[in-house]
Amino acid sequence: MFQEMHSKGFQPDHITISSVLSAVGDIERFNIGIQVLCYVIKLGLLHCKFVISALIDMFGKCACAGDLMKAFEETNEELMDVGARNALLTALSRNGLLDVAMEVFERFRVRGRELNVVSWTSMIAGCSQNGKDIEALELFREMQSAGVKPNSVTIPCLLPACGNIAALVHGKAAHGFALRTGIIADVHVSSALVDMYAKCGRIHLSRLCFDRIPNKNSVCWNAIMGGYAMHGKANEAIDIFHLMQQKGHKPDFISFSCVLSACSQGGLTEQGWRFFNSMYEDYGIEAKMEHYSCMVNLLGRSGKLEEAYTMIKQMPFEPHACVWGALLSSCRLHNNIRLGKIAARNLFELEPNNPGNYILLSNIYASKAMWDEVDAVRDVMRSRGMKKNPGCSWIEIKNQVHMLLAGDKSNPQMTEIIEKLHKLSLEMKKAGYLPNTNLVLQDVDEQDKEQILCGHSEKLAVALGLLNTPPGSPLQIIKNLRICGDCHAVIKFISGFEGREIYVRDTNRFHHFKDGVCSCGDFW
DNA sequence: CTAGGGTTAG
Repeated sequence: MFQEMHSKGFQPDHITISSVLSAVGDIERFNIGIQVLCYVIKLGLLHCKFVISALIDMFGKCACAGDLMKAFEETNEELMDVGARNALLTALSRNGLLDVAMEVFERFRVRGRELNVVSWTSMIAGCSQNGKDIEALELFREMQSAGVKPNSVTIPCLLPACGNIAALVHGKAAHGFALRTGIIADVHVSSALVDMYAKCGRIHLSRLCFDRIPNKNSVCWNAIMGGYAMHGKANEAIDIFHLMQQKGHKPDFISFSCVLSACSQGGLTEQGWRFFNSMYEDYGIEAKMEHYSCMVNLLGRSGKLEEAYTMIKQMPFEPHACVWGALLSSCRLHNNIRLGKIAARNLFELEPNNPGNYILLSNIYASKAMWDEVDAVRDVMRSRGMKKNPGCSWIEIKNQVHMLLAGDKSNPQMTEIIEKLHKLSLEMKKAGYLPNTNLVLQDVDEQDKEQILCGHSEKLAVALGLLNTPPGSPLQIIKNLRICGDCHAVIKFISGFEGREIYVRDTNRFHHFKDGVCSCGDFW
């Protein structure tokens, strides 16, 4: 229509341009958008507020952030209102250009441009959605000291950041804010709280928040179910699933992801099959990729590797990497070379640059002392310039989140940390504990292995926590990789010996250590 | 007129 209008010689005005840009954004056809941009420049409409906002919006939706910045640079900043500035910030961080968004945001601040609660909230959302959780918390603090009051949208943007890094103190502060201001009544806020408490290891607080939501929607039910799954409480998750049905809420495909994940954490193979089958039979929901991942994970981890492989072969669509990844990690758990090789071959095609897959395969070989094969895998990694993701842990001590990297000695208290771990290891040996060096699957001698284990970031974080918190207080640690068997055994010991409750969240679940035992019952 | 909550794997 726009092209026809042009060919007939009609001049588009700013309203026409805005409408066209909005349409272009919705269908994500940025090449058309560029043509329209040329028009805008030719017609001298670049100074018009409507057109500027519409342009920003369009480029943001078309995932074309480079052109967006170009448009911004060509725009007279004076002509942008708060709305346009906010649209720009959102568009940048949505397109993976969070750093640029931060710079632009800073520029606006320095130049004294008006920024409102939406501006701050978009930046907080941008950070928490791009893995910059500490930065999100920092922005929230700056926002308040700048005198901008958070609202009912700010809190659900902030809470995922608290959950991601288990910043419980910050999460509780946000909860307090929600109670004081009454925004707790907003179901977005309360469901975000349910999720935050679960991710911070406080599943009972999560449940408390959940029970107090008067108008629960499916997001709330799914959040608590996912929380129980993450804590390995399969039966509680299943109870919630049934309760949800009793209360007349229909489970959706995410509810099934949660309950299947719960079954898989708890090793409930038969229950899992029943849910998987009833999904289509009783609810008409077609199984998606994530449901197949869960099932492969469920079967594989319980040792039914052939059954898991059969399931993959019978899937009605091409399996994604997550499905093969579930099989490969199960093969690592049960050290199955034949299926491990098949899974790895598929993964190398789908994700040629993911170091995790190579590490898993190499570890399967190492478990059988097949060092030549281990070397071959490591050579491929080296030749492609891949490095193992370094292990990393976070711990919150007195409102501050500390990050510890495996083998990184930069923490100012490193000497004390090493000393503490050394003392503990002597105590453990006295108690008859032997370091489980099998789990360091590299061809190194025993003493080196012991040193490598001491460097694991979760142990460093536990030691840092022991040193800096009062005796008897709980510790909370988040890890970016899965916890290894040795760290698991060591932390169990520490929880008993030091009389501490220790919460450790690894990539996919919680371990709650208390009195020398772990809530996972050593199945994970 | 721009900002928001729940899911799978490693």
